[in-house]
Amino acid sequence: MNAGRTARERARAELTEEIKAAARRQLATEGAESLSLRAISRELGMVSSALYRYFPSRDDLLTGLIVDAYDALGTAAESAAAKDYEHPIQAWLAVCAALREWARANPHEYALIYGSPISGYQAPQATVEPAARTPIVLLRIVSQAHAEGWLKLPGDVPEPTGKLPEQLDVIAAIAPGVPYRILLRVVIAWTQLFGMISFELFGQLVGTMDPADDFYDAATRQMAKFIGLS
Amino acid sequence: MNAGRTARERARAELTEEIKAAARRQLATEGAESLSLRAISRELGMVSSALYRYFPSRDDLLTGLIVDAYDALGTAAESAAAKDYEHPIQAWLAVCAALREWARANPHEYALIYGSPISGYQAPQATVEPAARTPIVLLRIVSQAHAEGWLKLPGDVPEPTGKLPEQLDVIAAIAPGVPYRILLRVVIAWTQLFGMISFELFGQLVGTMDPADDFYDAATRQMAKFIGLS
DNA sequence: TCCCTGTCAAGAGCACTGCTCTCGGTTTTG
DNA sequence: CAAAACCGAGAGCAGTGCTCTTGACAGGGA
Repeated sequence: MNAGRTARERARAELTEEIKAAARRQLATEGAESLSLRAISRELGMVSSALYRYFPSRDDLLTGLIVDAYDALGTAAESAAAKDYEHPIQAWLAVCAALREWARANPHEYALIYGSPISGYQAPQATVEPAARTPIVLLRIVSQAHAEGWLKLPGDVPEPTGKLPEQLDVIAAIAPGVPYRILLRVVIAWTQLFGMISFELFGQLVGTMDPADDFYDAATRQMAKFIGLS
Repeated sequence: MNAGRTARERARAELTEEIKAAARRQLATEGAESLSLRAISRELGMVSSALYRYFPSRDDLLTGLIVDAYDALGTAAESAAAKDYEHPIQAWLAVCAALREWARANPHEYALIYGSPISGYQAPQATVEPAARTPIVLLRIVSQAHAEGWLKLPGDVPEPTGKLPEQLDVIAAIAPGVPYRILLRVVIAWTQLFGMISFELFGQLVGTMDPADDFYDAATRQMAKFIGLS
């Protein structure tokens, strides 16, 4: 894809990637808020001001890293869901496991996207599409399970009321045909899933459920059942 | 309690509180990582170096703020649970609502304790006891509901296996007598609760479940039923 | 009462940060 | 081939956390 480019354009694309790579390397050891443009430029053997030709500000660099992190997480989820499974619950559990594994392997990048928002940093529109990839994977599993008749929910699960039906329309567009009672539960399971990952990574489970392997397995199984997968 | 103190000690305690108050004020407008000792000292009309007599480092100030935030959240939960309710499910819902309200009223302080950990900052032992207050409130409600015979769980809820029973011992010490099947579900509900709050505060719900009032209400009700409160 | 010890605010200074601007040199384009 | 766009280097600004020294003050013991 670099075919028709001029030498300058290719060099620019390469250097942009090198900068992000160095930033990711620095991110892995330090935190997100101690990410220093000067340190990156030092590692790359260039002057700090030259770096501003590629990223107009520190926030723009962060945006690039955030988009990459969302994409990496989304790819991890998609490739876990792409395999063949006998039962959709296996696909659900595999995606949940893949999400946790990625988060544990890249804790600082996870914190970048699911941790506290950076002060003064407003997530640009470019991040919402990559961010949606992961929940879409989960919804696809539910949607397909519903189409194949795998979803069973007890009769006493209440129907969403108030503004919920309207809000769930957005999600129903991704998983067409799935009853709103189930969609609501999928959103609940989604928040549980990432709450659990965040708690493990951010040290909230230390002293009780840490290490969290068994807890994670049990919780994802119960939440799978919660949304009707059994 | 300031009775037997000398004038110097009283002045020191007062200034320590004033510094934390100014820091909280600054925290409310800016984020956590842009909390500046020099800005605080400027607001207090003193020189930045004088501030180090009260807090040896920026991290020590943060620790003070973190402890205060945990305490404030714990107090909010405890006072919500202290009222009289006809049914324990009302206590559960009231505490959940109080937690969300506090988080929405103090988003940056919430991010300080439940967001991404500060880089290079290791939570000192002084934070674990205030941090435990909130989950203890939730467990007390479940424990009391169990003692009064309100807890009912379907028979097909699996018994915790692996390392889970051993890990749940710590929690069982707070809620004695409650079956481990329920305790595990309480922990799951706990992670769901804070996952939901974090998602709302950190902007992950924008585009779907935002505003989250109805979603929060429905989710807390379903999770209450999930742990056996009905 | 005096004095000495511990505490205090102030100031200068170090190393670091993000960011801006200007200056030449190179590359691409018309 | 010239003009325009782009590039890295360097200096510099305002801000940061933190350290060290200096001089003033208060409190308890002689």
